[in-house]
Amino acid sequence: MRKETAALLEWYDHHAREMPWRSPPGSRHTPDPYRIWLSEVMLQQTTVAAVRAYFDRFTTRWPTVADLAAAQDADVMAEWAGLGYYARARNLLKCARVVAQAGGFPETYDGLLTLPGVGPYTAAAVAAIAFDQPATVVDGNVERVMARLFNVEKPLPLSKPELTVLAAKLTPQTRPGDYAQAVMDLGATICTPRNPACGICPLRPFCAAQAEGTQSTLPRKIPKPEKPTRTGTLWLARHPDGRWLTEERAAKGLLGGMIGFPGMGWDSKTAHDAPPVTANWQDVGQIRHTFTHFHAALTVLAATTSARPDHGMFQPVNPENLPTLMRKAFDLAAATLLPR
DNA sequence: GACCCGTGGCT
DNA sequence: TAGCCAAGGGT
Repeated sequence: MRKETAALLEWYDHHAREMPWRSPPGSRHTPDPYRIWLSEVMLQQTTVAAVRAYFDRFTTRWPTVADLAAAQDADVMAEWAGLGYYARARNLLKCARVVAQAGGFPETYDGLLTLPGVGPYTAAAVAAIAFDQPATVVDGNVERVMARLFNVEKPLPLSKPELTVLAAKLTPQTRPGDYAQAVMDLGATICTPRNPACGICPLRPFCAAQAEGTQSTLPRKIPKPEKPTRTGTLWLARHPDGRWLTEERAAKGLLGGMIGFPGMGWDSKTAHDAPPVTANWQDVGQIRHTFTHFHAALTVLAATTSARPDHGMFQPVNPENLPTLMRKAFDLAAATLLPR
């Protein structure tokens, strides 16, 4: 085992953060692969703080992968609402059904990689953490730690292959799961993107960037293109009986599979060219929301009507089950149509 | 490889 | 406040 790896594991033994899905360092108990997989999917591009409540709700409602596999699609999408990247929820269900049918999770990196929604990172994480295999985990934290430890000045994503090789060299044959979590904890708490806490870092004696004084400039990244702003309209029609005019969005693409309100202009794939129902539409204000690759600035039109809609269905709406953009529009319309 | 896909916290 | 960032994956 390399000295960097040993130092990292020694640090982790005393500084591991507690998480609902995590076994304590060196634990003899084998972690539940279902809980590890579920947490890793939720943690894709998502912070630990945001995941905790969702993880608790999912595991309470669906304690095993078989329970999840038997769930209704709409229930899982509703439970995922607000967490973002909704393709994860669709793939989560697909994966649960494959695994339940097979009688359990594959225990190898290659086997895990075949599952829906499981890519190189998640396959390695589950293999290492749940099955104690020496798979190399490479996420944003690991990229940052390796770039600094070895003073890699080539920018991401060009440097990703090189960083992956370096990370593999540090992966031990024993305790690979603890090692994977240790690097990620280090990246999350000490080797942070800005203002890294080099003074208390267990890898400081080995860190090339620290020696060169370049740690705050690494990892370098190729600049991202600017986000355009898309403008458009959302129509929120409330039936006198309290239901709202909603439509289930297309399974793929933006907010795929989620409940939404009819709109125009901003979302080319599901755009309409006229209001979904005849009504006395009232401009109740604007909402702004930023997605991965564009800003949305939308005018919200609201009305109460019992006319028959051209598309969509009047349905009961629980705002907690809406994606955030739609919830913003709902809150605005409800404040006007249902003043308290 | 390029592009698509959410959200909330932090600075 | 506007941008950056997070335990990425699919197409």
